[in-house]
Amino acid sequence: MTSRFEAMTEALRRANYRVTPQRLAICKLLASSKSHPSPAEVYEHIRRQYPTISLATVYNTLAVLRDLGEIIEIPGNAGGVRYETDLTPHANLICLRCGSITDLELDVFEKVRTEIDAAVPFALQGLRIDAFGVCPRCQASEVKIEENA
Amino acid sequence: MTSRFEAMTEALRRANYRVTPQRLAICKLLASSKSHPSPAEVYEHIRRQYPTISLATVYNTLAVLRDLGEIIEIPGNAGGVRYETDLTPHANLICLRCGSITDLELDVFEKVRTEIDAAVPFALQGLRIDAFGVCPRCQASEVKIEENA
DNA sequence: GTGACTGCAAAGCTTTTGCATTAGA
DNA sequence: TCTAATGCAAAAGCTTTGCAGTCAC
Repeated sequence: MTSRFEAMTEALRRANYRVTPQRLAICKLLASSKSHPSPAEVYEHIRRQYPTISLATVYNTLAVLRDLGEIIEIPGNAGGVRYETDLTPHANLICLRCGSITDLELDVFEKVRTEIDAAVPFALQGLRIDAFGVCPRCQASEVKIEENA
Repeated sequence: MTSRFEAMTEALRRANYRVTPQRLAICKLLASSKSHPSPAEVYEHIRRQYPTISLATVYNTLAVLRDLGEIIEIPGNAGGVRYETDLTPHANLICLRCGSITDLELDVFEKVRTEIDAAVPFALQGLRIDAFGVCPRCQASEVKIEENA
């Protein structure tokens, strides 16, 4: 099984995109990322190695990788775009109190995929299940916000 | 069963938000909307009836309704936020090319809910399934990237 | 060598904020 | 009355664009 990094760079080559040092650095970062980085975060991180890299280059590369299906755009509403770099099926448990995001593997992904495929001719590239609620930690300290009404 | 419009206005009242004419107009629009309107679209539409309404008011009201759980914010592509006004369980088929969003009912929602409940003590309040890919229309006009190889 | 990529800066969007005025409860 | 909500305008963010120089192929 090829690594995420190899898959990304191979995808670039296969589509005749130029494999520049900046792009390699971005691929490496994305491949090892366990969170959902924003363009700004990618920029800040790559800057350590390439101090002159520009945001335009970051946006360009992220768009290319997105078009190639190597990462998935998850527009965070007002704050800007974020990228899903982990393409293995999982749900995000998003806490409405503290904003934490916890990954959770589910068994139903194949079922969801199958249902969608059966319903429409949609070229499915990524699937995202978001569960909104209150995480265990916050449930403990959550007592009454509702009661003040 | 109460109408969407009534549910929205009732939610406003119950939470002690003021029920202004502008908010009523926005609720009415959202309740009857079958698409996924953006703030700008809501603004343009409401302006016909209230020519002096401001974008700030639209954003404010949409945020309130979102906080009340009456509408859901969904990823629009780079253009900005869109709102889901249909709260019945369904997946969003989001086209990565044109940004179109198509609703699709699924049978697996209960299963997903059950799996999450079984896995972690997470106080689940909402569930969203987003499918990212390329819609049929865009698949047709999609030619370039692959053929340059 | 050639054309895609980079970096820089400015422009273009969407969304938020500050504040005086208005009006819902 | 009392304060949240409105409308206006300016500010703040995020993303895109134009262009000259550079570098992958």
